[in-house]
Amino acid sequence: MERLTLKDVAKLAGVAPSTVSFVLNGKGKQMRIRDEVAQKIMQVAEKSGYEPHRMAVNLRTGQSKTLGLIVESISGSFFASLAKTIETEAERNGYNVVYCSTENNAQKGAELIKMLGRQMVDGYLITPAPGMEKGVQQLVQNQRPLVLMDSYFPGIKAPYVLTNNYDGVQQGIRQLVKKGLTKIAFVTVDLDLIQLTERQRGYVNTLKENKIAVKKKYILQLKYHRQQSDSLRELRSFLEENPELEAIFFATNYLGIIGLEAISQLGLKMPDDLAVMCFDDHDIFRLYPPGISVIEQPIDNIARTAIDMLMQQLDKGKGPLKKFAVELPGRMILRGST
Amino acid sequence: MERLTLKDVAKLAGVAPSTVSFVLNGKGKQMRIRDEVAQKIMQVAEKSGYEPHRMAVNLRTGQSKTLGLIVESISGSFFASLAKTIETEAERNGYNVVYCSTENNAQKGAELIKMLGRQMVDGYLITPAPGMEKGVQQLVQNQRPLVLMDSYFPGIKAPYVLTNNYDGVQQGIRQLVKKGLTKIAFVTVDLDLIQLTERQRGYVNTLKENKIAVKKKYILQLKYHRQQSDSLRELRSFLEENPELEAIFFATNYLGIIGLEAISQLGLKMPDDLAVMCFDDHDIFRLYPPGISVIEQPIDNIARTAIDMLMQQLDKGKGPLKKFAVELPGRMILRGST
DNA sequence: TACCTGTGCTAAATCGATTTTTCAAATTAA
DNA sequence: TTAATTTGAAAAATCGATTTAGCACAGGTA
Repeated sequence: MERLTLKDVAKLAGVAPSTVSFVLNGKGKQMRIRDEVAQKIMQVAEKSGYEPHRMAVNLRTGQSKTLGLIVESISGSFFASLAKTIETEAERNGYNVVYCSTENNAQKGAELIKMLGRQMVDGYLITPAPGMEKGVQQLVQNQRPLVLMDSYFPGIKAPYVLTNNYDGVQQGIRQLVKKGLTKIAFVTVDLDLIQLTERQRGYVNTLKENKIAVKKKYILQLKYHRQQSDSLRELRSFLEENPELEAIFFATNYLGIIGLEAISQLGLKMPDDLAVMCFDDHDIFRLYPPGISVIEQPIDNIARTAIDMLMQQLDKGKGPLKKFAVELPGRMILRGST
Repeated sequence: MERLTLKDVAKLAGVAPSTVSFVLNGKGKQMRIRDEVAQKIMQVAEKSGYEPHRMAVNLRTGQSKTLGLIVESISGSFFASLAKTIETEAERNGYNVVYCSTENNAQKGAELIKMLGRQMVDGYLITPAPGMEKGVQQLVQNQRPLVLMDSYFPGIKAPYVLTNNYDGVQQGIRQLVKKGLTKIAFVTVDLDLIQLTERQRGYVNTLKENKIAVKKKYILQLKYHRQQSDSLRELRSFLEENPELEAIFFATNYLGIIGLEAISQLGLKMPDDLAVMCFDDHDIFRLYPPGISVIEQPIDNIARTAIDMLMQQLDKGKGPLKKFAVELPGRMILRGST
């Protein structure tokens, strides 16, 4: 059960290794190999079950045909939705994917990028997190194929594709306002990421647009580096201190889930005591009674677009990217909570 | 920004490439390289930031230092819990991991195994699903390092590690019985997988052990290849047709989640109208009021054990596996639903 | 007849490492 | 003093492919 090599196939077909290589790589015509010989080679390769040795090909061609996908958490729902599409799309293009997660460890982000470099991935798909600026910056400088997803670093000229966060929140807040609600809280987290500031901007401006005063005390910024139980407690206090609140908008599904727990613990009924809306859908929001309204991110579309943009960069001939920054609209899904 | 090669380092240090290789691979003593020279080489390598070319190393050594992890669904909760541990444990051993999912496509399972073979993974971690028998059989025959997780194929002599399914269900049913419940339903799915039959065996035997009659009509076997909405409907009918039921045990979390929807639609209150317990925990079960009691699988432990067993196989010298089949106990988590 | 030209393929170089072999110089043994 | 051994490192082979250069041979041309 020894591995079959190109040489073996050549011997079986009675030709030189190079001839086999030409034929199997579709360069038979170009190298003026007779159809007769080409046929024979194809046949032998087929029936012997020959598979080229990936590492050898990689070494010679300098291409690993592998993409690196870096996400924050491999067990998060964003990754779960993303990975499948990324994988199938990559495969369609003849690439496979290695996944890495920073697991909320700022330092690890930088290491990962080096790690992937050492492993020779041909391109990077990255969801930016704090601490990865330098690494990303370096990739850009070295002109490595790269697409950021879900966020980007202002000031670093890397292609990105993400949800139109501002517009998404606007859709949501407008809906709440349309229902006659004006006392609307916004819960976010103290991370310096563009998608969060955009979401907050959406909240603030949409309130203004509707002539609703923006109260600072209605904006709760939870600490990211905290036990979940602490955040839960803080959220509960926030709700208790502002009993007049009619609605609450969570900037991420992670926050929304904590929110559900807090709301449940306080015995509040949705939507009558409190209307709830959340950015980014999650299985739980579909099931949790009475169903939580959300702004759904077009994750599938993000994945496909990202792969497209990456493939464009990998096709050396194609020149610079047509679209550098892509923003895709989110979709509001209304459920019982509003 | 050209890649630094071993040769470059050799030139910089004023020695031959082979010498550099020996030193950097810790074979300096063995090859009697003078400490002085070794020091110099180390220094040059360090400060030049040299990183060996993975593909070249792989080609020469025949080891890719990569493991293949095949799961049913990359967006499932089982994978989510598994992946992180697998990845960190693998990394600790100097391996990285490529993930693949069969996405419930029986045929794809077989292809995947070939695909990974072509990519030259050094070992396989597989959660068996229908349709993969042949592929796994082949790996065993070719003596490829392999560990099955979560299930196994009776008749195929491959190492595996999984939850003690029988015992887990037993814990759960005993708890229900202790609460004085006797009319207990068991919902499973029509897949021919050992973990499901084991769970069912646990249900049947534990009832018998408590002198409770096992009624066939209390066992519902849903069709796997069905729309979720169809399963939901069937489950609803089942509950309506057996209104006397006091408790229901779901064999998988996937089933349990559908169950929650059915129970909610019928307006049943847990645990008074119906006590609910489910095999395999899930985020939703923690949050969904009043909290769903579950038998939690020791996924972390499964992952660690699996990697251990795989590493043992990869250490050629070590001989055959000490433990071939490992069963780890599940843990019952009681919540409001019972 | 001698000289190109095109055809059809083979030989050899290459990718970047590891590993085996070789070899001069220093040391020891006879 | 000469042969045998040890030391320290370089040279060369190798992994399995791709790719460039080269080489017979047939046919056409001057």
